[in-house]
Amino acid sequence: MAQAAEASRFSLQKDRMLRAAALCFNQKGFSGTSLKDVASHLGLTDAALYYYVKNKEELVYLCYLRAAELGREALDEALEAEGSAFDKVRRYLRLHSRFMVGPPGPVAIMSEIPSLRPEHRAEILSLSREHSARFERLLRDGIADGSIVHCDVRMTGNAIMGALNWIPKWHHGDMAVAEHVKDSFPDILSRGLKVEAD
Amino acid sequence: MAQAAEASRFSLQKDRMLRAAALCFNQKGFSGTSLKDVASHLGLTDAALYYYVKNKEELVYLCYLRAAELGREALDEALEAEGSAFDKVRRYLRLHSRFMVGPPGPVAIMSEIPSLRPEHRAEILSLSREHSARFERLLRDGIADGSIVHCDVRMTGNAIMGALNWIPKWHHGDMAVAEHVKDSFPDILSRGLKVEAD
DNA sequence: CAATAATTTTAATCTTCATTAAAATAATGC
DNA sequence: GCATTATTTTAATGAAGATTAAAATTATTG
Repeated sequence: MAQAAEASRFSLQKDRMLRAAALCFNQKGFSGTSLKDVASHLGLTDAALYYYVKNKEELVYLCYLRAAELGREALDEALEAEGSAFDKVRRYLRLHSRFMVGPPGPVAIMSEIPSLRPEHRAEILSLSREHSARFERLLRDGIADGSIVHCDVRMTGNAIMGALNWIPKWHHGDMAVAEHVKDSFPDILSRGLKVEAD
Repeated sequence: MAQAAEASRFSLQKDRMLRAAALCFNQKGFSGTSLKDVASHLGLTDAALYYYVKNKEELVYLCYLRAAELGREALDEALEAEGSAFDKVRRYLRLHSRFMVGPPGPVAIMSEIPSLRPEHRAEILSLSREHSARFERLLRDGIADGSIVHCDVRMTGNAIMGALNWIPKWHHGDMAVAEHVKDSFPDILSRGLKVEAD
């Protein structure tokens, strides 16, 4: 957490680097992108990246850390909102969708966990599990307060996260599509949770 | 289509190879898996794979072709079933979930489209688009016959495909979890589509 | 069993890429 | 302007891994 919070204090250049890296990783995967790819997005040489980062692995690690931070913030913000648990879920979906389609955006989440070094992998998985647990707790609250349909919170959480994580695949840089995704996903994903007012 | 249909006629060994390849690609991505990785699953040398396939790219291509074939079959079978469009969607979700968690399974869908050579990429994307179109048509039918909630069929299709495609990430070889996923996803994903009988 | 075809291996080759060290350039504070 | 610090480049190095060709092995069949 402490580390994630610090991510925002990176230098401007380092920030640009992480965005470029996330972009590449999303498009071509970890092993598929060379440091040259990332560097050329910044008008730099591959070797220059080593000024900011110890090695390639650390680059993905920082991307994940950033993604975890954004996810956590979205959930934090959603939980603070007024209303039923269902309303909070909806708010979270809106916030999450928004940063998933975000412009050259901060960082989108990719599926490169296996590429991480064991310690980093453990840390990221732990952050991810914590996030899931918080979300599942929210779902349970909703079932309790009657605003969310009775369901298997673990699996429902997985389904929703899956749909969200896949978002970067739908809009291939097309911002019009991205906007549309951002606007419609929250509805679609939450409709199945809503307890119909009879 | 003709090619996809032929996939079933591969030699036993070639079949095993494709399964092993799909497994590896799912775990470590295209560039992340070496031919050695795939070969060692079969007790072979990396060079031996070249007997079955022209190069590494063709390996992913064939995996995708297989996946497309399975997806199509699931949809075919679902469409033949009795009942409302909603029932057909549910049936499709069940079939699709099943093969997504399938044992060392035929092939699970990965996100390595960018790794394909242009011609192959075009072919696979076209198959994928065709599949989406058929699914969206089914959703529209459901809206028309009143069994499915009014919704943006494009985005709803994307959300559902995203959730399905992410399935291999949830169960890490753990078959108990896999079974559970298979059993609960259809419910979860279809609940949001159902028109409540009042 | 001999002959032919099917598989797999060994042993190169060649390219791509991460990584490093040393040198060059730009920025900044004094 | 000078000294120091920050940033980037050039030029190696080394390893990993795809690919190939030729040789060895195994299976099939007449």
